[in-house]
Amino acid sequence: MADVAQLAGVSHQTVSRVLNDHPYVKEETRARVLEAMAELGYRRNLTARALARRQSDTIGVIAFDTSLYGPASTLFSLEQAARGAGLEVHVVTVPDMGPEAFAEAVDRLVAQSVSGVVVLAPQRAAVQVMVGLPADLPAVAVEGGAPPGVPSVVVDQVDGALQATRHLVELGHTEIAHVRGPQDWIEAEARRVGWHQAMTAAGLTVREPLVGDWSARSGYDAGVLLHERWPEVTGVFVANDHMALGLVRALAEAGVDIPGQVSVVGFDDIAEAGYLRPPLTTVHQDFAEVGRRCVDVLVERIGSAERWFQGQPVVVPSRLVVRASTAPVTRRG
Amino acid sequence: MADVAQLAGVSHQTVSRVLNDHPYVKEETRARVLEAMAELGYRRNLTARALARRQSDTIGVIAFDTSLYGPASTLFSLEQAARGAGLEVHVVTVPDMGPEAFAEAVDRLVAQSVSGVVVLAPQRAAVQVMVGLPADLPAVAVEGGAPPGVPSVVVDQVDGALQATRHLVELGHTEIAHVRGPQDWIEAEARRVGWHQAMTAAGLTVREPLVGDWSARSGYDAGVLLHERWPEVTGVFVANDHMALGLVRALAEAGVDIPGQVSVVGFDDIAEAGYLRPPLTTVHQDFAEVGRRCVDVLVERIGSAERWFQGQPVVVPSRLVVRASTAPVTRRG
DNA sequence: GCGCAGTCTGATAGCGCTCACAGGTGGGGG
DNA sequence: CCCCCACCTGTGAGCGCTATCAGACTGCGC
Repeated sequence: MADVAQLAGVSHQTVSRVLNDHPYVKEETRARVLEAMAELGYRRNLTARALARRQSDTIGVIAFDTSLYGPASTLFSLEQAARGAGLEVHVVTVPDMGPEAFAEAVDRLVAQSVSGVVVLAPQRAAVQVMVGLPADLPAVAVEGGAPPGVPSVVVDQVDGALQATRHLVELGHTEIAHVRGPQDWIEAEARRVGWHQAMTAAGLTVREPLVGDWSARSGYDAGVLLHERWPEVTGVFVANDHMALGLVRALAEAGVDIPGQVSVVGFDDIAEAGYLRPPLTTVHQDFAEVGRRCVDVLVERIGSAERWFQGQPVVVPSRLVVRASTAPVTRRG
Repeated sequence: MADVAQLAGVSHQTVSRVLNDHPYVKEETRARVLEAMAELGYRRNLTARALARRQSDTIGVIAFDTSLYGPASTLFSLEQAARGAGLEVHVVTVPDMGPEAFAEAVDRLVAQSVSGVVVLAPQRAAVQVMVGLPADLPAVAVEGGAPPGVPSVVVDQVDGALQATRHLVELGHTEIAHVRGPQDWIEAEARRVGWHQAMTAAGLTVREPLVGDWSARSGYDAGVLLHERWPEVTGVFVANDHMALGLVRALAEAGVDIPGQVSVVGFDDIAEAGYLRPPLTTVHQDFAEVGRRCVDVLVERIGSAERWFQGQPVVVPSRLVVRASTAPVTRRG
């Protein structure tokens, strides 16, 4: 920077002003500085800038497993949106759900002087940590159930589950089971709640949900169990597509036709959902939108002086996509 | 830090020494400093540290689409390995494959004073950029075909494709088609090469590969085309699982039994591969290992003074996983 | 002619850390 | 007895930027 200043015949401060689009720099001077920068191949050192400003223009993302479909998609769009807003992205994953792991992740991010934090870990444990975040650090949770004061961006899980279950009800199904996600995941619970609401609203008996861990394998296991335990079931709402696909396979192996004898609805609308056998009826989540809205929220809070958040969660709607894994009920053979 | 020093009754330098595990600090002094840090809730400012050391202990990852299965998995394990090595991860994606986009991504990372870079963009265009990286910046490419001087970590794509194709050959298939990935992807080309080698080695006629874009949709389209154009084909090697799944669906819709009439082999071994219909025979890639090895390479190069890389690429073996989408050839009905 | 606001620029002082150096101890060998 | 070396600690400078203040130079109105 000193070199640039010297070559342009100005002070380092003027160079800094040019860099920061400060008004009150003569057009001619600006041009001279720009030229000098180009000539020397100058690149501003953001570390020094961050130190001086005590702000890094970087957002930290705390995630649990970034290889899962939802988090991966959100992270991807988050980075794009951040880039658009002139922010960098720093990723940290937590090895487990313990509060220490979270605290350590936050510490690492704070040590980096991040300007804001996105918590992409939709487990209950994560929520508790949010309240423990430094009060002056803008944060946003990608999940429901964020404590008051912490802004959040969420896909409407309950409504999605409602739509999915209602769809089954409208097709005439009365014996509808649910395969839920892990107990400590907020989204798993929200989807269960939506299912439960739709069931009781329709006056149907609510079975105890089977529990999976989001994986196709656990969906398969659930399918096997379902077939044994409740052969009368004709409709299943599965909490995500990967489990749904495993369940479909288990039923198919047992000779059950889908959607002829059992209708299955998933959740996520993974890219390949339309090309499974049968094409999966599922609930679409707009993760790209989630990423964008997170950055919006963060940028707004970074800019504002009010550290305490008063607003409502940002809710991104979910949408049922009807494909071929669901059909009107028929007496089961 | 000054506060900690004062409270502990030492100089700021001693505090720094404690922080950096410097030898030659009396045990008692160390304890006193540690105590003071705990009492004040002190957190070292890594930005300042990075500025002073001109090293940030951060690795930058340049990716194209982090929501794709391979990159997402690699990124995830990369972060874990980096954490283990005391490094942070900074993610940058490139919106397109143009050299400007890459140059900008590199610039952003350099401006952050990253200690090393992982290029997770397996396109040809990325390779060209690698040579343009600052010479003193350790870098590693996750792809084949990296230019000499640039270390790389790769899953053995050619061998995986060889295994897959040989498997079909051994099952008695002679009419074997290939659905490849996009032209500008190095991995797509490597898999095609492996297929081609196995075909010529077996003395079989090599058809022009169909081209997909990794998506299930493009696999479906390829399946439709394949069925029309080459009804005599009984074996297909598809360059990734998502396309394979789309192709399976297209053939199934056309009334083709898999694996009865056509055998299909994929590539990637996505988590749900074993639960598709039929369970997909595919080539497993150990992305976790790739991530770990990348960090290994980077750490080694960051530590060493030799900027110019002489070694060979790190090759992570791939492994054929035989499931139920392949079967011995039968005359096609 | 004077003042004053508006425009432009430079000097100086940090941001919170590490590095290089200069000490100050104490003990063992010459 | 002295010197040297291993141990331990403190002092100063500086990483490359931004913030703050103080100045200098215009043009305008009274």
